[in-house]
Amino acid sequence: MSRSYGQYCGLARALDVIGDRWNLLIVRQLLVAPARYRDLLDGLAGVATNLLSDRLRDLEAAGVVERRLADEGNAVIYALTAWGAQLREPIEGLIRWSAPLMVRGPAEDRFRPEWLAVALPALLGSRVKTDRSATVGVAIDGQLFQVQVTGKGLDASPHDGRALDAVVRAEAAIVLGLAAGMLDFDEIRPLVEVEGDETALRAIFGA
Amino acid sequence: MSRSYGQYCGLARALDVIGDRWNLLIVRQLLVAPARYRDLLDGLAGVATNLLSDRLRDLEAAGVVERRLADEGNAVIYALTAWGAQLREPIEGLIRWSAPLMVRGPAEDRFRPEWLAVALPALLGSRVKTDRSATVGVAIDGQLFQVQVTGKGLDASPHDGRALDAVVRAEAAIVLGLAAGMLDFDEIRPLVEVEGDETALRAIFGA
DNA sequence: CCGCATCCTCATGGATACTG
DNA sequence: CAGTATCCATGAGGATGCGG
Repeated sequence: MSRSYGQYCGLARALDVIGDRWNLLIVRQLLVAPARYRDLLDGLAGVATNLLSDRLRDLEAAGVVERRLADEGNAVIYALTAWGAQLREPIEGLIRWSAPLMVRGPAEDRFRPEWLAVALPALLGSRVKTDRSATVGVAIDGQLFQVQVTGKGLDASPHDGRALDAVVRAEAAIVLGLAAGMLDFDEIRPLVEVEGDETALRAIFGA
Repeated sequence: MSRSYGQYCGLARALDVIGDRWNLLIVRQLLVAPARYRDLLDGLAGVATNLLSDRLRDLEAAGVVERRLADEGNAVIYALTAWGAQLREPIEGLIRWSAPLMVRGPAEDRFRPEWLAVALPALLGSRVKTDRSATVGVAIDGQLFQVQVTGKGLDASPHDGRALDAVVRAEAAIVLGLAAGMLDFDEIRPLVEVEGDETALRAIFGA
């Protein structure tokens, strides 16, 4: 753990725990789903293995993360404690705050669809429930895409290789619209539906 | 600015801007009130002057902070931009999240009453308005204290030297009660009042 | 393979001195 | 007062080793 700020202030004490580099991104990853060490290395996209190891120890000692044993035996699963999961609220606030930073698109940055499992609920509120699974439909340039959001991640259709890029552009479009005030939550509603009711989806997609 | 995470994710991009050490505490300080360089050095309690200088430059370049010229002439005033001020929401979320970290009391940590101008509204919600000024009354060990919260900071009475320590213990007591589930917001209401109506205050303090 | 631990290099943070 | 400049300690990042 990095040096404490030494301030009797809620924000300072919070940052003493989750202010170190990578910590909040680890929490984000575990908000998608509990994960193994290798999943975190992949999902964090750039973290050094020694740092991940250190941070997991810190977060465990602080009571944010806990180790579990996988059902089958010897594999270790990292998961958020109840307290750690309560970081969803401030994290969602930061995601909403960052909307103006997203409008320029991905540029050179890496992208993982599972990140949308945290971002979409933050941006769209209760209209998307990722607790179970959800189907989000987004129209791009008149073409319609379905995105399956589950606890394990996110899958896009059609599966033709352009799908993943389409998801990236979908979030960019949504965030852009929100940030510029060009879109309202109510305007997005026709593009979003929860739990794929086939009839509802057909109506939404006009198919 | 520290190295970018290189992730097309709202949280990662937010942290690219405000994730560096001291950045969020600078924002906290400016949420209390716009301030001069010296005020920030004092209010941040421990920041190195070169770091403060660097961070202010970063935050200005990112559009979180802006420099203003004081009315009188050559003095520089640092203030949040409209976007920067929107960090109040996630910061308040972190303050609420940190409640379990506050229950052990100040220990060796420094304390500045002005920090309560951000923390109290976060913990007590709309019951305290720091936009203008507010009077918060807290009972400690049967003794009653009044805390004047204004845009410029916070002042405690009685002014007998024990007052400041009392404020510290007051927040500890409030936070402790909330965290342990021993206090409910409605239970705190009798101890809190907005805008000192003399009659109401006398009733509250039983004086 | 997974789950780390070690080693090394270099950027960043922290404390202090200094300047317009 | 409002910052710069300087020096040193620390932490990040990358490569690699290593036991299960």
